Amino acid sequence: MAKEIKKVSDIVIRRLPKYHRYLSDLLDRNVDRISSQELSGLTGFTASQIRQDLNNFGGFGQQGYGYNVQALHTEIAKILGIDKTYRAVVVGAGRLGSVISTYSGFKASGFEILAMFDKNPEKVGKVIDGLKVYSLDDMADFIKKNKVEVGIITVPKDGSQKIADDFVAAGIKGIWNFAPVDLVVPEDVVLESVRLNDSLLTLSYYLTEKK
Amino acid sequence: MAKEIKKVSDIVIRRLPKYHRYLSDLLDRNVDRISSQELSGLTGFTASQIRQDLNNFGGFGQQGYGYNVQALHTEIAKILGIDKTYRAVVVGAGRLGSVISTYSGFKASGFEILAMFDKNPEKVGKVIDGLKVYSLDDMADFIKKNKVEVGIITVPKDGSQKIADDFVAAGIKGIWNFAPVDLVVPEDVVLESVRLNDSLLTLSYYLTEKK
DNA sequence: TAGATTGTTAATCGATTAACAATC
DNA sequence: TAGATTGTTAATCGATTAACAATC
Repeated sequence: MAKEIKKVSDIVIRRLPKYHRYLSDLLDRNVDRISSQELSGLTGFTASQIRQDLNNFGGFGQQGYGYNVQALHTEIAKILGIDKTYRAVVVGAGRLGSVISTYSGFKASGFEILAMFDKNPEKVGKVIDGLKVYSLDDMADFIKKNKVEVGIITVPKDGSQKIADDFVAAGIKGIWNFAPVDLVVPEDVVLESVRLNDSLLTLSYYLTEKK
Repeated sequence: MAKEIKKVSDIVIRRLPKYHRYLSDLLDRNVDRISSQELSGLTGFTASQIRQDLNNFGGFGQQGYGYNVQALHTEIAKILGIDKTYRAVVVGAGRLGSVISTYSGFKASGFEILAMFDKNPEKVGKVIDGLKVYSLDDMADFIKKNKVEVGIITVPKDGSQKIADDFVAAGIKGIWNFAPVDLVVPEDVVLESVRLNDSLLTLSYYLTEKK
């Protein structure tokens, strides 16, 4: 019981997508069993770490055999909630909004994008990448009416906190943020930020260090 | 001496962009000094951690005073190599390539994009977002002739390792990768990957967990 | 000088690795 | 059954936090 209560650390969670990705590859190659040792060779994590990671969620393996690829893939998909569907909207009908809207991995991960929103009146009413662009004024209503759970922010940093506030007020459950800002949201709202600029500066650091 | 030799851990490096960002904000607001305590309030890192982090690179503060914002900002910029200029090319003249090409933070971080490359003959020869699109066949020559140091991969996963290999063969020093693949590159080539899909799955996990 | 806050050492915490009994 | 490999406990390592002497 006590075991179930202990929250799995974020660092473990962020390794799960990698497991899932390699398991998908193995499935494609019709491999049906894999040991933690072999998975270590693929992922670069140690076999010990892999077993520790997986055992946070249950005993998916079998002594003397390893892990069944199909079963483990399904389990991890379930843990990651890939089997669930989430309705999402994108704010910012710019280039980044386009990338997100047309991103095929989205549907594969169980996300469905319903609409885009933009403050630019020239874009409002148009259809971009198969999605209708609405005015920001209509966003709250749309979110409530369509039970949208996820909001995606692709606007520049200055407008982003306001959008996040609007999302929260409208009842959104999670935000995928691309603006280079540390958004403030209530504890019960999930915030996941992609920090492109931080990644670029990290690249810059290592390039400079090696010089 | 021995101190200079110890490599700063990656986890520390990845906090530097956040420091830099908040210091930029403080500069904009004409704040001229800040204590580790105050910086803790902004960044969410502990004051102790901030002092530890900064002392990896030198004693930038002053007892009884704190840190001079301007000076610290400059120091961190230098550590991150923001003052250096790197020449880059983008492979993949698609939507993601467009995002990168028009990304203003790029120039601000010292990166200069010289050209785009694409395998699609319909795109080759065109100018997209102010950048000429060349054939992949001409890439190696272009990189050598223009001393390009950074290659940016925005193609789908299947072509990505080949591009990385071509980059490496042409003498590129660092790769910013957006393909959902763990690219293999020699030790002396810097690889920084943006894993959009991993981020999305992490969001999915926490959404599902909270349900 | 007195007060403030750093730089740095020591203590703690958490994550990774090692080891091995359990068991398929 | 014997061999293989997990699940799990214990040991190690590294990162974070606490504490405080140094000093501006």
